[in-house]
Amino acid sequence: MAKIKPGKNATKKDVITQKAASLFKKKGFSSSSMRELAEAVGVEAPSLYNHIGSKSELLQAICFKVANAFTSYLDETENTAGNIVVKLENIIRFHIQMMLNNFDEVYVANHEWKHLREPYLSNFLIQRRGYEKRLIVLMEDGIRVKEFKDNNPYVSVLTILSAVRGLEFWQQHKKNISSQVLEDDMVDHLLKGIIK
Amino acid sequence: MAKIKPGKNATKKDVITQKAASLFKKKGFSSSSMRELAEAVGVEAPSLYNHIGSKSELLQAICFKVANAFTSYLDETENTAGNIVVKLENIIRFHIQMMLNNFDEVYVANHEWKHLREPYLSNFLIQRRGYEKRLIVLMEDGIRVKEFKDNNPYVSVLTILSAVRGLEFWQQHKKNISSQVLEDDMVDHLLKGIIK
DNA sequence: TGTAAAAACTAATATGTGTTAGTTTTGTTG
DNA sequence: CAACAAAACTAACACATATTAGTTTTTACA
Repeated sequence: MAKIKPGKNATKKDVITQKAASLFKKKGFSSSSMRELAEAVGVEAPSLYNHIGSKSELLQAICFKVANAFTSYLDETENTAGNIVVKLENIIRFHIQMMLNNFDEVYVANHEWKHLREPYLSNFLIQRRGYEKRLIVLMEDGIRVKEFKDNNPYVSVLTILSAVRGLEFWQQHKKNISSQVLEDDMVDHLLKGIIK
Repeated sequence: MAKIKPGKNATKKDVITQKAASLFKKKGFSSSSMRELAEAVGVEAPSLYNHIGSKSELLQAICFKVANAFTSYLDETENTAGNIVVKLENIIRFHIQMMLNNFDEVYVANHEWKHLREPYLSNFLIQRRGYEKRLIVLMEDGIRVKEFKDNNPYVSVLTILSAVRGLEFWQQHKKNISSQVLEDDMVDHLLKGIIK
């Protein structure tokens, strides 16, 4: 009987959660069965319950890990002195890097949060709304000090967040474009546009 | 027994498909049951099968209706004489209007295509990839004639498509921002950036 | 109004679901 | 090596699923 082999610094629960993220990304939360997850882990389905509480708990772990990562980075950035354009640029770069380095989890958090149960669903949405609000305030500050044009700040934030989210479609093209070009060109596009 | 009441110019199948789009958007394809759909339609579940072939067929209808709408508009636009910037701007505006006027269906096509069955899944992906390719060619043309900066064209197309897709998050804010401001500011952002 | 087609219904099937109970195997530590 | 805890296993439950079969009701038209 193959036992779950956690790597360094990873509990068995972590291994299961990571495999769950990969599976949920591929098939969606509802279409993923615990039997499939068990197979990916190398174990029978009921054995998973020695390590986790429920299928739903896996989704919670994934979604809040991602949400907390973004919130933490924003905390840091806000407490930094300096130019607002640079702050925004750093946030955009952080989003891009999260998409590239933690693809499965970010994808699941973006697509499958809908299947969270209460009260986690509400908490997740509140946290995300709060995050957006803080970005909007940042935009408003930038407009006030004339670093940004006075476009509607909500539209700007929505455009930026959506654009970086779209990197989920970029996976197939990794070979043709370096991630540095991707990051730099997207930042440039979102800040300065594409018209010559 | 309540019968399905199709409006003018809509078969019963159309009514079911529209209700399906709404349900699939709200709960996801896999989490939506035919019993729920039947309830939304006002009928028992097996009765649906007098009008449709299968649950999967509903998803196919939704996804390809959306895909074909975008493809058709691109066909028209390509055959238009004129400035490439204007062509791109019109395409962006069309995407935005599709998101605003056909929200359920576009949302489902964007989020639930993964659950299409073969060969529809492959066909859908081929069609989408083809659409992207044509936009990239448009960008390349624009760069060649110096209308656009020479950013990586794939990154630009990805950024634009992703940004407009993100309008799915805009639903709650309809009251605060008019759709004209939204459309104009997003187009401005994607073409000219936000830096003053 | 009588009749055929359309579309609803009820009943049932076969399968898949997350999860629990109870048991056996494995790993670790004295 | 004995013994205890961790974690695997098999069996099973209770329920939900899409769909089919067969029947009854409704609708439309001559």
